[in-house]
Amino acid sequence: MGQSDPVMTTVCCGAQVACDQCDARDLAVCAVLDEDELRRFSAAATTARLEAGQTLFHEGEPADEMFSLTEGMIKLYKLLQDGRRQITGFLVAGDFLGLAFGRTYVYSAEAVTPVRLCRFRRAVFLRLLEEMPHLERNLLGRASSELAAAQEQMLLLGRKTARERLATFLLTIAERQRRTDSEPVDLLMSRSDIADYLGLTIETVSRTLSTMRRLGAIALDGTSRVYIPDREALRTIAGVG
Amino acid sequence: MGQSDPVMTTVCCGAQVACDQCDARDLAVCAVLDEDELRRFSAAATTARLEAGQTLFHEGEPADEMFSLTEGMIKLYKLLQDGRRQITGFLVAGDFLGLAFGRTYVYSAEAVTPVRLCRFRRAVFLRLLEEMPHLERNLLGRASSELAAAQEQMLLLGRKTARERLATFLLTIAERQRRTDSEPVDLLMSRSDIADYLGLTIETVSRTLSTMRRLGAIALDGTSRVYIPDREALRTIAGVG
DNA sequence: CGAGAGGTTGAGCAATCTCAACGGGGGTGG
DNA sequence: CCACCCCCGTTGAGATTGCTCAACCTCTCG
Repeated sequence: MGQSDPVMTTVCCGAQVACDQCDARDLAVCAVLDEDELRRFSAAATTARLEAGQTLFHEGEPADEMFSLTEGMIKLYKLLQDGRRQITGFLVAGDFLGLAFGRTYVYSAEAVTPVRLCRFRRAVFLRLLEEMPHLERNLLGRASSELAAAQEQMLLLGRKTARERLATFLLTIAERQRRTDSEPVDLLMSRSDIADYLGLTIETVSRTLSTMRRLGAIALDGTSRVYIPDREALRTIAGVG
Repeated sequence: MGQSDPVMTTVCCGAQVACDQCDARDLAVCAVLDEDELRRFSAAATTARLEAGQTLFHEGEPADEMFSLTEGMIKLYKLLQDGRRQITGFLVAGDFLGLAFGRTYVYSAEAVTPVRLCRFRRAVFLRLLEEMPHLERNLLGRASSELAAAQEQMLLLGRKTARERLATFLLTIAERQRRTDSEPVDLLMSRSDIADYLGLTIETVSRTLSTMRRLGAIALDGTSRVYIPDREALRTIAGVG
């Protein structure tokens, strides 16, 4: 607990937590900080866990805290009053969330799988940000990437067919998991989540996956494991240049 | 030209350019910098103009420069190979664009109206950013807002009906122009641009606007001027809480 | 073994798209 | 100065993608 662990094991996780909460992506965050900064950064965080399905925060709530995901997957979404839902992203270990510069969260966040995260009081985090320009630069880079991803998703939602959406989605997941062509991809999220991410219904997602399976573009093992025999072929379907 | 103008007149525009290039939104950028910083910032910029329809840069080109829009409107868009287009945003005076942390632009930018902008070499701007933490914080705030707007747009594209999309769009424009309920809104962009922004066809945009006019939700003066007699009513149509 | 949740498949439907015709305004050339 | 053309926007009719509603299946958990 109080003993002086090597810095890397305490990063992003709070000093009292073991190193199994940090993975390779965490290191990317921490590479921009020196030892002393890492220590202060860690000291500012507490940790939290969520079971799958539990909500971290709701859109509209006061944005008092921000989080760094260290394990598992979280989905972000927005709702219309009648319950229609749009999932705006799936976060994995190493991602930040809740950094609202306004007063309230602009989306809801819910655990897809069991999740561990680091929790920062908003004011504390903003102070750290001022003290550590490298961290701020890193966050700006992250925001910039997220924005690019959001624009890619707008293209998908506004202009792609159901088949193109699914192909794009599978390729994105495959690249994120850094698997080779022969290794399968794990979806982790439900059909309902996929549908709400791609702007479709669960029936259309199901049907489209079945069609792609029949065409040989993918193979399914259970509902969650997907083999992509030929990524280039899928890329063609996805409508990517 | 070389004379020492008051600082505010030179901001974001390059020292050699008159103050009519700056509007209230520019001041928001500059409020975070002190006099000396403003001077250096201005000195780093050159200016450019574009006619309506001219392209500033294309997606995929090396991102060597970044820009600050001082007058007019620019649209950002992405294309699929077969020509389907998604407009991801309309920028107005005070907005930044082209700040890519990757090597290439991730979208194309084209003038909607005649446009003036300040141009920064990428490397120069990044250096300024390092020297001026306030500027970096400001950019992070902007990126954060843009991200929130992008997520709102994903909700629109993924889950809203044509009528809801148009209502949302008109309200957003109205709020951006800060007009009262009785003042009309100027669209500036073509039906084709609106369609590609909302993930619809021009025919659907046209039909939906006509229907809304028949219902009394809006009134049209020409193709570009829109009166919104009751924003609250439009907000109900838009499906906003 | 029954119940419930999540997923698949089918049939019909509806919102939106496609294709096509038409109209008005502005610029241009005779 | 006027006729023409072209671009943009509107409207109509039919086609189509994806949605809705419903049945059924499978797996898990009590």
